[in-house]
Amino acid sequence: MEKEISQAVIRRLPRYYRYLGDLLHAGVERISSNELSAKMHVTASQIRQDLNNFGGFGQQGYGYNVPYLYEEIGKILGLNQKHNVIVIGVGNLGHAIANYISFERLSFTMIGAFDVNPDLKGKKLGNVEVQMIDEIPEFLASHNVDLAALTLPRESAEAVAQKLIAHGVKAFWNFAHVDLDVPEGIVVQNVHLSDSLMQLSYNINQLKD
Amino acid sequence: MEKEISQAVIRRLPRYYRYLGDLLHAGVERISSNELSAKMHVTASQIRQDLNNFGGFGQQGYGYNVPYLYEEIGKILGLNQKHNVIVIGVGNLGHAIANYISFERLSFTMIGAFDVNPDLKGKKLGNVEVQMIDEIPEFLASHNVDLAALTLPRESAEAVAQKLIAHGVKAFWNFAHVDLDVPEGIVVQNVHLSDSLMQLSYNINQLKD
DNA sequence: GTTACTTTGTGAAAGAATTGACAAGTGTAA
DNA sequence: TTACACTTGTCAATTCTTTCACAAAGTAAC
Repeated sequence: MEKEISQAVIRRLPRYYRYLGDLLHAGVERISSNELSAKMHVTASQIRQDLNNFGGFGQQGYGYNVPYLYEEIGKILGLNQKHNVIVIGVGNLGHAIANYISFERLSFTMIGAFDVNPDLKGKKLGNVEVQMIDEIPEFLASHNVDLAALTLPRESAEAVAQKLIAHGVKAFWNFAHVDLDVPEGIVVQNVHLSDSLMQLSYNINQLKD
Repeated sequence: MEKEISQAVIRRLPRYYRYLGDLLHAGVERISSNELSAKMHVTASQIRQDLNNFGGFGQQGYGYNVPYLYEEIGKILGLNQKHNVIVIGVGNLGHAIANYISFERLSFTMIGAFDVNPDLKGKKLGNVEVQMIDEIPEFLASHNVDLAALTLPRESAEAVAQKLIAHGVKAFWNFAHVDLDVPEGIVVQNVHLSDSLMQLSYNINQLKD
């Protein structure tokens, strides 16, 4: 690879993608970094700088072609590639995430769901049947799983993650309130709702000063 | 206020709080920035620098007293103050969030839930009854609401948020895939799951290089 | 009490991210 | 065809964040 691109940049790409999707939907053909800047409340300079990490998508005197740029950012984000997901933990949040993955026209497909609760066994989550956690190894032996969404209590998250890693899962979308301890080469994207809520709490309190 | 503290620092506080909570639970009395550093995989220097934004909580030659520091960070985050929350949008995610708010021993209490779907009217979410969105103004007139969790489709999020702002709501936990356009003095904490998933998608793709 | 060790708080240095500025193209209209 | 306005890509300047390094102050053991 040429040059490591910072996560700060990657974090902003989905947002560009979202705005470009809206423009595309609205039938807008072209946009300048300046116009986009005004809409998104970021500097035009940052937009150009960010995009340039991946090559020159624009044209001087014209700006950016919306459908083209949308497509290209999609490719950068890997949205043109299919990924199989399993959901571990079929509580409220598991339902929400399963539903979310299926609903959004994204490149992810839920192919399995697991829980420890025997009462849930065989129940449907989307169009897959819930299986027991101890059936995971067997499942992984016969299915290609690119991502595991962990929507389970923090107590069990680490152990389950280690088991999944041992069976070849390389990426995690972690909703458990714990930081997974993973070796090099494993990707973890945390969504710590409690952290988010605490940050919000702090900011609410600042309002009063 | 003395000095503006950067959000980069605030984002890390909940994580410190989490680790200190674990230590507290484990009966650990004292910890040095070095030990904590090893556990959390951040530099000891950053820990000390971060904490020092809020005052000196430690003691040379000793380190930090765990129960005391835990307590203090809690105060900084405003976790000692009660906040009333309403949830707008009673889908899967709304359920998860409502459940989450009630379950975690945090300083937030759900006092209302709203949806557009008449079928949900009167149904229970936690221990409140679901009301219709157009009953919000009335509700806000008689209740003190500190925070609205927006777990509704992106199409309706902006309009609902504006209505809530007009009726005095000052803080939002926004799960809708849209950036709310709010005036000065309104706090928005976004949880953009689609953005998170796209960032993850990018990082999964990098694994192959 | 003294000595050796530990550890914080903090100013300064280094590193990263963002913003500014402009040369070099491109579109547009006469 | 020309002149003018616009806009990118990019280097440089600035700002923000993280890390380093160490004096000052404490602990702990004898």
